[in-house]
Amino acid sequence: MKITLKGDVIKEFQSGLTAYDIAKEISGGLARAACAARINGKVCDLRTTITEDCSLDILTFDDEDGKKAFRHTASHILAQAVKRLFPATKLAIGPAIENGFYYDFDVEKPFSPEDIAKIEAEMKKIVKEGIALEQYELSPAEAIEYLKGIGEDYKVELCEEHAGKNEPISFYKQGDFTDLCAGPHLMNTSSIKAVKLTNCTGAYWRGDAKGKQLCRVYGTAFPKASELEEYLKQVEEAKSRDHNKIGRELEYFTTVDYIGQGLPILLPKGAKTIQTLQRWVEDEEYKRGGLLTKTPFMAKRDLYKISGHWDHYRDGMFILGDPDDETKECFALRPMTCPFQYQVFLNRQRSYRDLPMRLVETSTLFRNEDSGEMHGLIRVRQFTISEGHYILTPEQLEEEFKGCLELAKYFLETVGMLEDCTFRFSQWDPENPKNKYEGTKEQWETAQATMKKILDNLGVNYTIGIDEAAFYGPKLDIQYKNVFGKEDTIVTIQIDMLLAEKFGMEYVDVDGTKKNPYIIHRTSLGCYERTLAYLLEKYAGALPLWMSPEQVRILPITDRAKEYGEAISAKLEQLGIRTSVDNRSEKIGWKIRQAQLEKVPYFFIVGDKEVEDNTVALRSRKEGDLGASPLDEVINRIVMENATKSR
RNA sequence: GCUGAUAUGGCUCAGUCGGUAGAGCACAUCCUUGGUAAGGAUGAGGUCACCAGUUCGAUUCUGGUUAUCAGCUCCA
Repeated sequence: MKITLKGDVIKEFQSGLTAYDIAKEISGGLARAACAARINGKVCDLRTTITEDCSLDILTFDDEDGKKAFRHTASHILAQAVKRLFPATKLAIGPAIENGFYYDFDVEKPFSPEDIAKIEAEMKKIVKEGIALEQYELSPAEAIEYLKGIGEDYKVELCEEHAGKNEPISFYKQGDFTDLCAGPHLMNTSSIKAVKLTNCTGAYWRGDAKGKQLCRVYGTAFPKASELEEYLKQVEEAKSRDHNKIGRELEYFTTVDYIGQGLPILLPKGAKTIQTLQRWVEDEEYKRGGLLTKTPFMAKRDLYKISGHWDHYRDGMFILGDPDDETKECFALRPMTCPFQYQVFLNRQRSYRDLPMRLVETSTLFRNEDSGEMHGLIRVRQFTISEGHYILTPEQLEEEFKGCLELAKYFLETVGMLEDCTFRFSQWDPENPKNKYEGTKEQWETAQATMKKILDNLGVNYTIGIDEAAFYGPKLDIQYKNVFGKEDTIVTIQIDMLLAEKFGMEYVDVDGTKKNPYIIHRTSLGCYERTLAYLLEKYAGALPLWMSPEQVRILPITDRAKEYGEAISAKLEQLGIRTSVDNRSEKIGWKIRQAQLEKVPYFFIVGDKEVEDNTVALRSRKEGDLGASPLDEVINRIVMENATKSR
């Protein structure tokens, strides 16, 4: 048979060989590195027998799918080690994930750090034992009987779901351990040279919070110890940029236990940076036709009943009063701005001539998140977003959506975050429409088809998120990852064809008939707290000049230069540069050290020479000592850099 | 909300096998006026997160609460 290998090389092999055999014939080195195979584009086990012409890629650890097989095998080794040490454990699932793998176990008591150390040692033993993996199949009935016999209840459940398809069920066996598994897997446990268990936490069976909570062990594995070390070093480096650490150290924010969870205090530096961003966003939105509104932070429950929030979002709201006592007034802090901003449109009779009406507001919202959800500035209970609701005729939808996306991209690009963003088209779940979604199937299909058309026309490279939509419509979510790899939404643009009708929002069209407008719900730079958090992480606390809370610090060497320093400071402030003077009687080296550690972008060092020559010795946090230059030249440089928002 | 871990001066951390605590940095005062990442001296600062329980006695042991961290679930 003719096999097309990498680089379109066609080679003749005898029929009936496995992918592994072929790898071995190509080279012993390739066979040793092989993790899985791709046959005619489909990822397969190395054990797959090939009988006819096909294309074949031998996948190593360097291929994403090879890496997956490698780490999936590591997860089986983890399960095997656990079964050896804790035989009563029941197995749930154990997939490979980005950067590693995990396995979920049902155990009496969650594993202690000592247990984890023992399990890791046992895993290393299993690797050393060099156990060959074997794959075999059973009929669904046989598989279920076998799994019931060994008491693996979770595997039985998984198997029963597959039984309907009447396909054989695949198992992998390595010595004393057998697991229900579709594969693919490595040939032998000995390839997992470097393995480390990294975390042990709780996780729900099938992700259902009402279901049983299992014990999840996370780990990672590499073919070489040096690669593992390199990876662990990278993780440490990333954690050193954690905004929750440096944001507190650099005094951007703090929390106070008797104020409560998710209610951070923005310290002067954090508040200044957010103010800078906010003014910039508000000005830019105004330039692009935004109409600024200012609406109340709370409303009677009646408003939320119209919007649907009372039914869909009640647990997420801070309610003032007894929500169930209809005889008394009951208020709730707003979790969204939508129903408030709609009142602007509803203020009087509207015509198509009023549209598009681009309502924007720097809007503070309150959401009663579950207590375990809060995280630094990324997930909080009170936050302020660059909120907007664009009220439109159907014809305006595409153009305005495009405008929203362009604006968001412009903001994200300018602050430097766009390159790390991903786009998610968040759709409803047609399988489960009664769960949380308003509207009919037809309305959803229309909204999603329209959005798909717009996204495709704009060439947006997106992934699809099922069951991620808002209750009133589909979303384009712009996602960002924090230093721990956890993804959250930074910006969202949503199409809403439902709420206008609920609120009785109508405009008189050209032909004199009344119509419900479409609405785009959107943010432009998202939530300021969250954005600040990501910026601190991205820049490791050294924010670009234009958004730094303190842009220039003047460091007089002696008291004789104090007056000169103060004069420069006044001049810079006049030019809109945030400046301070360090007049303490400390040595210059000490003042420089402190300014450097506080990540002030520029410091001016001024002594007798500078006073004499009307110069400053400029030092940048990035480039160090830049030498003395005429004062005006240096000021000009800083003013320019600030104005161009360079990074 | 769930699983696990943590909580000692502003910060980072020692410590007490139960007898009310210590360092470095920061802070204050004084000396030093020093040229590109730590000058010196002195001093102040803690009911050891909070509330109970056990005990002659709890910062230390037990329980609860609150907050912080990682993960799950949820979400901007």
